[in-house]
Amino acid sequence: MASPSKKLPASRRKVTKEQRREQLIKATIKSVAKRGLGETTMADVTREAGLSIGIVNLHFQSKNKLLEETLRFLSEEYESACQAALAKAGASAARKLAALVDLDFSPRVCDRGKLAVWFAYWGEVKSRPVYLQICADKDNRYEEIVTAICQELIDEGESSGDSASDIAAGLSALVNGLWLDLHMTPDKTDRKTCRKICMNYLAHAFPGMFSSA
Amino acid sequence: MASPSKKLPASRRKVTKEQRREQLIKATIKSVAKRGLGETTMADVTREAGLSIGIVNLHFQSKNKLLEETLRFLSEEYESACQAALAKAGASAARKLAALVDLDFSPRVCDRGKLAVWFAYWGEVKSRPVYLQICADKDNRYEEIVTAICQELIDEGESSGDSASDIAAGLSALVNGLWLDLHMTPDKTDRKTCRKICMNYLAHAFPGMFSSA
Amino acid sequence: MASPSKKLPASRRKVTKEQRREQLIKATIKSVAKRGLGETTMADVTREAGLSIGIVNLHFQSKNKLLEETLRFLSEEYESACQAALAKAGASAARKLAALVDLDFSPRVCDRGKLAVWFAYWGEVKSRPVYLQICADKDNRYEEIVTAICQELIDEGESSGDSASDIAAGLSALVNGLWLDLHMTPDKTDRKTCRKICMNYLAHAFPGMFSSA
Amino acid sequence: MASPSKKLPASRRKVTKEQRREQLIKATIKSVAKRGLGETTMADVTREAGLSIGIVNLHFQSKNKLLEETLRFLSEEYESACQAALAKAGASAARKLAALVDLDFSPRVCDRGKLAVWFAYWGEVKSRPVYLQICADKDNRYEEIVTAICQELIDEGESSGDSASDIAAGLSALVNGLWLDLHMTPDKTDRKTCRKICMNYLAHAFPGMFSSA
DNA sequence: AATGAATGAGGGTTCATTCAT
DNA sequence: CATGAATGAACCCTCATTCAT
Repeated sequence: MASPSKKLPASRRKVTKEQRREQLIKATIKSVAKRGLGETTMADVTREAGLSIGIVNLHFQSKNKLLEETLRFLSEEYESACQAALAKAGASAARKLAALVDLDFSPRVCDRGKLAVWFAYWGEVKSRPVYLQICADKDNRYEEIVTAICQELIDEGESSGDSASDIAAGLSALVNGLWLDLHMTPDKTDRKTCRKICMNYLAHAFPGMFSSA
Repeated sequence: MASPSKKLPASRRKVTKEQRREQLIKATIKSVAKRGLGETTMADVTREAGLSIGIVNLHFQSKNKLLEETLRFLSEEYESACQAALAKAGASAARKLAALVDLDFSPRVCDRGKLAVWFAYWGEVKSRPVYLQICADKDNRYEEIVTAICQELIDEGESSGDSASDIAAGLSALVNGLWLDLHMTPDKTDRKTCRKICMNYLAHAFPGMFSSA
Repeated sequence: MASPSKKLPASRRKVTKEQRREQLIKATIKSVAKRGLGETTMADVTREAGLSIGIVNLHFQSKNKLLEETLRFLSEEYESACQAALAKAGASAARKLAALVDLDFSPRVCDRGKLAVWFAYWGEVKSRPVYLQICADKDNRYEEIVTAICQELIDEGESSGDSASDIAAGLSALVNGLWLDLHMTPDKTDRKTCRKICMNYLAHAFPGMFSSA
Repeated sequence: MASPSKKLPASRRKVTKEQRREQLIKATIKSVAKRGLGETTMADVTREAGLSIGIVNLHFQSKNKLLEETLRFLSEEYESACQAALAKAGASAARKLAALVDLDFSPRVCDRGKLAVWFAYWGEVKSRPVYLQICADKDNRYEEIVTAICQELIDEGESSGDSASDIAAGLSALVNGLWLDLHMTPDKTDRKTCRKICMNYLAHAFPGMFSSA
């Protein structure tokens, strides 16, 4: 039988269930960024959140579920940011692509911690089908959107001749590859250069539509 | 009377120390590909190698060392392949770049297992400085080579105007990003398309020097 | 304007303290029957009772106390049933014994669930002196009663020669042993046969006083 | 990653695998006798055995498996003892039954610890089908043997009229019920009396064949 | 050089208990 | 009275490491 607890905690019932979940997910992100997926323990996460160890099982059923929900959270957060960026960009296809590139290298989206977390999950997609599913779904939606915008541009005028889907796949790959550089050699790589490389790519793919800035 | 042969030597000393190390490293690669870095146990590795669990400590000092040596092995293997590809490509800068792209999407280099291993390690570089060092060193050497070749091409004739280092960084990122696609959605992505996207990229970066095939 | 009733009282204070206790005890019995003593959690019990988890501490001080009270309840319930059966049996000693045997194999007393609970507690008497006390007290009272009735029968007429206390101990053991059969192999054992075996035993112990029906 | 161990143990590789298993099973019996099934922890068992905690997983896969194997061990031990007793008893059916009764109340078979363990398992058969299986199998074999012997006696001469199977079931129940008495009130009950009660039972079931000693 | 039984720190998880609401 | 979110000790289990053979 489990023994009783003695100390009274600081934060009893001050927040909603949903807020607790998010608190734990954010603590997970921090911890994974710091220690990696495999080295992150429940104790790390709950300490980071300033809560007790038992809380994870209360809000998520297990460590795996927490990790899964964290990835889902990250994925949804990214997609929301995309939607917001697209909405703000207006109707111009060129502007929309530029907005996405800007977003991808904005501090909010690609700080060192977040990138580390993404790569941590990507490193496990082969052995964890759930991660794969979540990541692949997100990627598919992203590429659909980008492909559609590229098609708009192609329809608008002369293009380089590459197909919309190839251009989109290339752009997406370029972003992810540059993220890897930022992840691995943050001192050698800067976000501005990354953005420039992407814009160059777009400028070549859609000659005359982007100024190589 | 009993025969004097107490124990038959079995498989004692049939291989050199170096061969054993490689045997274990290859087993590690297989296991990491299958299970991921965090889920791979020493028992997995030694079972995969058909050896006993005690052997790892004999040839490597610890699991961490084995994992580190495995990454080093992978890195060196890749660089050797690059050198070989470059040697075979001859003196033409354009041919050398094409050879590298070909290599990157050749079955030998980018089968599902190997990619999974690379991403597994990349997922841990933030929390394991040793991995970061090995990966960053390899990347730096690679980008230096590619940048030099790009510079050759720029010197040879008219270019798109982008700097050699940007083009090289872009190509490297493109390859890695496409690897991510192959890693995550191997059914949606094929190596041929990846190669084409890279060649398109090069064709735009060095107009007139590459045929968009 | 908002109505003054802020919160409707729901099921507040619809039952007495005593009724709540019994509600919880009955839920405990059900849960122990289903899951065993060790696997029964407070959550199981309160869910079974349709109440919140905090309620146990309110009415019992702890899980152990609840378990103890449950055993006491069971014990008292059994003894009440005995008294009732004896009262209904009238003055005849033979009839009284038969009534006890009937009771012991009546559906009310020996359904699968109840038996499982008894055996669950018996399995822990060695490590829980409180359980032992409660069970032993009940057994002692039972054997005193049965011994007295057996003595009546011996005094009434010719007996087999065995002492009243031995016959009583034997009957009690026989009943408990047959309960074990019903507990373990309910498909192979039926209550009717159990009753017959007991009546045979009595018929032999008091020849001529019981018909072997 | 697990950390290394520092202390060197006393007993490295001094016994066979089978001996270790038995050592652990015996430690389990002791611990269950002392603490009960639910309160017995792996730490208890291994401490009792003078070994480390990890050893259980090495020889059994889990606590449940260990507990299961322990029950199996107990069951087989009992059946072996029965066979031995029967063999020593010779051809006489009456002697064989007496030998079984003697065995059941011999110190080797019914010491307090062993009884506690049996009851601990019986208390869980409802919630652990494996336990039920093992116990039921043992009981079935036992009753078959006893029924056969009873039939021999009936065939040999005049009986009380009860069927062999009823007599066997009664004897078995009597023994188990008396074990319960010994389990619960070892101070009030002695093995000699138990044996006498059983022999009385047999004497009545087979009049003239047993002397009520 | 090679084996694998043994170790034990450390992990995830469970659950009786507490207490603000 | 009643609730159920929160706590944390204690459990079972894993697995890198050790070392007698």
